[in-house]
Amino acid sequence: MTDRQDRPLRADAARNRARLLAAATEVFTTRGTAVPTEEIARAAGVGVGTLFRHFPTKEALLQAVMVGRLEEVAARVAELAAGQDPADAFFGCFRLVVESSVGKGEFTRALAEAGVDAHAALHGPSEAIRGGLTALLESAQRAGAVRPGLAVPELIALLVAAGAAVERLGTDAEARDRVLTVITDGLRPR
Amino acid sequence: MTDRQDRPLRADAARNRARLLAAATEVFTTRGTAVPTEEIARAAGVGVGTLFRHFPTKEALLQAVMVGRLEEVAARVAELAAGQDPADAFFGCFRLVVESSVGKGEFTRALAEAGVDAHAALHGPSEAIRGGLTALLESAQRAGAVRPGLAVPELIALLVAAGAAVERLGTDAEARDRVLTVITDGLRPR
Amino acid sequence: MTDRQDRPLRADAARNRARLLAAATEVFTTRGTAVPTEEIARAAGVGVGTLFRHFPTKEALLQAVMVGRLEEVAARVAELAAGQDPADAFFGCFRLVVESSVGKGEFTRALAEAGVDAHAALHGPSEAIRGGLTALLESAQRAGAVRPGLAVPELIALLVAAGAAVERLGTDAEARDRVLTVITDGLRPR
Amino acid sequence: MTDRQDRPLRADAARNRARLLAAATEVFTTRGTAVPTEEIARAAGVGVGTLFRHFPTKEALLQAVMVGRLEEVAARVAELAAGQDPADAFFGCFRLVVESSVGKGEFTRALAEAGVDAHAALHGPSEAIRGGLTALLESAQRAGAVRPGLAVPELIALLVAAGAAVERLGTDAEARDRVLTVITDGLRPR
DNA sequence: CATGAATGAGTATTCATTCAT
DNA sequence: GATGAATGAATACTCATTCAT
Repeated sequence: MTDRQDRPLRADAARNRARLLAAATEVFTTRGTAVPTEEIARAAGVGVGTLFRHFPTKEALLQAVMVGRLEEVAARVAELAAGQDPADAFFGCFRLVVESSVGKGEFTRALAEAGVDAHAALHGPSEAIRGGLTALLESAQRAGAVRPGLAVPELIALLVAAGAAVERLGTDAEARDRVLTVITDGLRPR
Repeated sequence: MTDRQDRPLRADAARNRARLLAAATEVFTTRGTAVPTEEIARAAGVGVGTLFRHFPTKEALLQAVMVGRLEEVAARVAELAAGQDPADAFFGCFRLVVESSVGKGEFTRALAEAGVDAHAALHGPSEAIRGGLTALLESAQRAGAVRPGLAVPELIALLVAAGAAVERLGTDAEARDRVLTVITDGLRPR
Repeated sequence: MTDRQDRPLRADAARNRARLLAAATEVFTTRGTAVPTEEIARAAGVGVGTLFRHFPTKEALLQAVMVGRLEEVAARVAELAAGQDPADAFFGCFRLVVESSVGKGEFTRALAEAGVDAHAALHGPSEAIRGGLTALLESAQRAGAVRPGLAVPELIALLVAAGAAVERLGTDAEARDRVLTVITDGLRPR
Repeated sequence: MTDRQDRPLRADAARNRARLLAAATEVFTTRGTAVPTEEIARAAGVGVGTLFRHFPTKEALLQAVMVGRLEEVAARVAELAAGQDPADAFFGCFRLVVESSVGKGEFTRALAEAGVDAHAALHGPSEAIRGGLTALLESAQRAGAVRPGLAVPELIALLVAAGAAVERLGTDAEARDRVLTVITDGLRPR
């Protein structure tokens, strides 16, 4: 299911692919999507040709980047969901997802689309995240730690929101904390 | 700099400027900033040349659009600030600003920058909004309706956040309301 | 019917369009279709942007060139068809069309397609040529100057053929004449 | 140049070479010269690297294809030249060469160049064809079956011409026959 | 002043050819 | 020898901005 059907990929090819992905992630998230492909290739230390061999389209590269990020988040959500206390799990996860999207610019958009699945490629990871969040949310609600009536779409919207807010505040850790506290307190009953 | 450079502007010139602004607002907010200038000109019923006579740069046009929006918001904030009950004024304003940024896409970004003033041109209106918000926030805090310790930057971050969240939820008015409630409840003390 | 609906076209624009067409005709026919658009623009003394403003696609430019050539030929065919002696008209036309396609490379292909109408844009001129040739052929056949049983498609094939042959022989005028004589003699009865 | 550079070629290498030639012939004649080398390699079931080991250049591959075709034709011409009746031999050969170039596209161009020898590599087979045609033509002229005054270059031009014409007419066998008759009749004296 | 034609730097993508595996 | 990944020059086309009409 996770196993790549498409040939094991030669050692150097795999390394280039990884470099490309890393460079693209870095570049896209710090400087936006408008950066020329050539620059991404240079940042990865390969030629443009190589970039296009691995990702047939700039768009495809962008998607690959998003998938990577979403998978990371999904993994962490799953991990936390496995923890004991429902409340801790839920709020820990909330903060974690938000923090992990800081400085990610376009990424937030992708997370947002986890609720919509704009691109087919994002389907898998989105599904995983949605699943994980659903579990966390419901058990936290059952435990009385989160106000009832909220569903996953709203939760995702709030994650996006918090991400945007936190990103706004840049390096001021205290302000970020205050903002997160406002939102998480708002999630609690009453 | 002292010389009133900007002559009263001939009637038709003023009308073209207005049309351009309207068209640009419409186009930028619905289709993003990537739309070619030519298309904006066409939407306004003028030639590109005219567009560039009124706004020396695409960027300048974008800024003018943002300024317009910010001024609108500033006006409404001021209006509400004049109302009686501090709590009502504050929360009413919060919801109003958020709702007014729905479907505005790039606009939220500009509002966000009211806290930073990336572009000099936005300074005036930003200042106005910031002033209004400061007044509202402080009196609401004095009235015990909003938790202390929060300052304007965090408030703006939360406005941006709420805007993003609300935009995410699209037409589902109930979900939008639940999300706003989470945030406004979180703003209250305790 | 011939009248351009699309605005009279400003003087300089018209001149550039003409230059572009001339340059493209020259370049395409002497060096093939693979020549970069940029070079054509340079040859015409304009920027690439101008080229693409007038012809949205390289393909479109090529078509315009072909249309131009076909129209020329159509005009001459019509002219000759108006002459007196059917035999003279027919054979004169044959030689004329052949000679006019010498060194035209891709052009022959277009003429060939007058029988097929690959591109809609070529339809008009193709039709005109086909019409003219039909008239010439039929009256020459009625006059007993051309063997019966031949129809326009075969005639076009023979024109293409003769064009290819003549082009092959390059500058040797005598050889060209011998080849044309073989074909025109072959067209006569018996 | 004296040293037999080309070792006997290992069995599998020879097979790959043959496959490449076959695939290239097929691909070039049906889809033109613009097809990427990679696709040809794939069609031959080998990697690009192998293609370039056997043919240092795409151009070289194309030439090899043409040489192959020309050799075929040369062989058939020689065969026919050995037949009895000069007239039958000549006209049979004419039709044969023409028919053999149908649907060959670029091939005709190569045949055409047999009269010019643009590429050194084509020299050998071209020479063979030219030799055969010369013999056929001269004996047919001596037998009074072909008009005097025609030389091999014109004959080749006519072959090319007929090839082009016949190709134009596609599947309509009757039209093709009429066109060939026009040309062969034209070749006869008077 | 308005217009829209001209400009050309900028960008994604392809493809012949080389070279590490 | 065979493979296919890497390379980067080359190319069609776009779009902000300028300027002749």
